Amino acid sequence: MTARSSSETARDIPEATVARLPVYLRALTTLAEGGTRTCSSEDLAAAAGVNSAKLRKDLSYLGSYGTRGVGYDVDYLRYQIAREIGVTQDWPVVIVGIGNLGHALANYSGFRSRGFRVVALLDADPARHDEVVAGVDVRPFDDLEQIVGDQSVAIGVIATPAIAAQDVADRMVACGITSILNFAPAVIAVPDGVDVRKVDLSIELQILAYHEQRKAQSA
Amino acid sequence: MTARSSSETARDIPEATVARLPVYLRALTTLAEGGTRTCSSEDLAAAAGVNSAKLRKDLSYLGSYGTRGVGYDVDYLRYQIAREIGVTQDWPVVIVGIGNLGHALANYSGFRSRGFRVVALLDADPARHDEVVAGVDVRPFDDLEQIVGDQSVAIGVIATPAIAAQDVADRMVACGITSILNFAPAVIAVPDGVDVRKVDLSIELQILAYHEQRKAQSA
DNA sequence: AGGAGTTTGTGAACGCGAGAACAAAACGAG
DNA sequence: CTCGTTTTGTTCTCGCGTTCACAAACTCCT
Ligand SMILES: NC(=O)c1ccc[n+]([C@@H]2O[C@H](COP(=O)([O-])OP(=O)(O)OC[C@H]3O[C@@H](n4cnc5c(N)ncnc54)[C@H](O)[C@@H]3O)[C@@H](O)[C@H]2O)c1
Ligand SMILES: NC(=O)c1ccc[n+]([C@@H]2O[C@H](COP(=O)([O-])OP(=O)(O)OC[C@H]3O[C@@H](n4cnc5c(N)ncnc54)[C@H](O)[C@@H]3O)[C@@H](O)[C@H]2O)c1
Repeated sequence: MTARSSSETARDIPEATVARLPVYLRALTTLAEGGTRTCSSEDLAAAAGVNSAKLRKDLSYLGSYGTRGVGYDVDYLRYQIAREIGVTQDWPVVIVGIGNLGHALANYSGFRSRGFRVVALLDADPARHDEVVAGVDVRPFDDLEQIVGDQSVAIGVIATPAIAAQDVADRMVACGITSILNFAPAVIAVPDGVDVRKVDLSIELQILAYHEQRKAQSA
Repeated sequence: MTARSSSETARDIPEATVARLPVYLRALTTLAEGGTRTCSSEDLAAAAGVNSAKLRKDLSYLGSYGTRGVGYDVDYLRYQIAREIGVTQDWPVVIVGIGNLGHALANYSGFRSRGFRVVALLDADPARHDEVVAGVDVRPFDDLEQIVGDQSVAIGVIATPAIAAQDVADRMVACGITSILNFAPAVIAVPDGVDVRKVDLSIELQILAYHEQRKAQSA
């Protein structure tokens, strides 16, 4: 707690836990907004929709931030998780492909409120270039290198058609982006050291359809 | 292959496999569009971005649809996966909350092309009710029960603010929807037998931020 | 027909994550 | 100060998913 020594937060947290920390963070924010100062693992687990044993184990990877017999201080734990995830700092983000989805993303307020700042909206179509979305103007895709270099952007969002996704990813990687969130329904290849996460809602719907079909079948 | 007996496709497929089947389906479609008639597990695995052993094991849960020494017939396998997932049939879908994101979803062509048909767009705000999006007109949220009942809708999409998500989900469940895709950043509770999948992009970004922070730390 | 080469389908080993269960620690009452 | 209560942090076990490795099966060529 005293010094930010190199090994203090360097424990490797299981990937499954990392994926849940943002959920806990949001649950804690909701609790804090409701005026709750302290909560037990049972309370927080219920708010986050998980098992309380799992929650405690997850939190134990960060350190011992609770008090036995009492619970967790909401604000303190919230800060600790935020610091561990890295959302106490500001992350510049570029969005490429300002079509239907790109517009929605650019207008999404949930970005900024969680430490992500949209520094540029890029599109290959010149017809888009006069537009201003959520206070940021749409610029040519070829400005990518300059913007990423000037502002040290590490995170890029792809919202182009699938056919363009690999090209966009290549350009992003080439100019230094090391984390990509891909909305295009395409598998993109990147070198080691670059993280890609994909959001594919037709896959989500198909998973639901599978289970739905099975429900109908067994009924 | 002859009769669709009750137990033929009733084997329970592991959840992790179910989540990958749509990826294989898309990879197969891409291969088919490129003129490929036959492919090996190695080819398909590369196109889907997975390990070939994993691919073969996944496919083995569906049955033996390949030929040793040859590979898989692209069209045949594509049909088998589509049938297993349930996308050979038509799934009516309602979308609730036609704001930024709801508009993008309504305009998304990837729905229909995969067997999902948007039968209604619902919003609580009367100011939205005159609008027509992608050929479907926005109707009052209170029409939910009637539409779901008339058209046997099993799948609902929530794109409202987080605060309204639980209420919308409750109403959906009450009128017979058993699968929900939730875009609102909120944990929603549903009874047993109802499937919920959530898509939360601020969580995705936070996961990327965590890894990004660690890269910066160790460098 | 037979053998060489290919590729599938699966058995087995391994590692990770989930959950139950409990000991250690804090707090309050008396 | 001591005891009982509450709740955390951790250990242990179990099951699932991933991956390796190989036998079975198919094709093609001679
Ligand atoms: N709309 C949705 O709700 C939705 C949902 C899920 C997935 N998606 C996927 O997200 C992507 C975008 O969807 P959309 O509906 O916004 O499509 P869209 O066609 O409306 O927008 C795509 C935008 O990308 C731009 N673009 C094309 N090639 C580019 C390139 N090489 N570099 C930069 N910009 C380029 C186009 O000019 C266009 O503005 C698609 O891959 C789609 O499959 C969309
Ligand atoms: N815009 C994005 O890119 C984005 C990204 C990720 C998540 N989200 C989430 O998706 C949800 C929608 O985002 P948005 O940007 O479209 O918001 P929005 O405010 O533009 O749209 C919300 C819509 O829901 C309607 N609504 C509100 N309460 C309702 C109710 N009880 N019943 C029916 N309709 C109701 C509103 O009238 C409005 O039209 C939010 O929860 C947001 O956090 C949005």
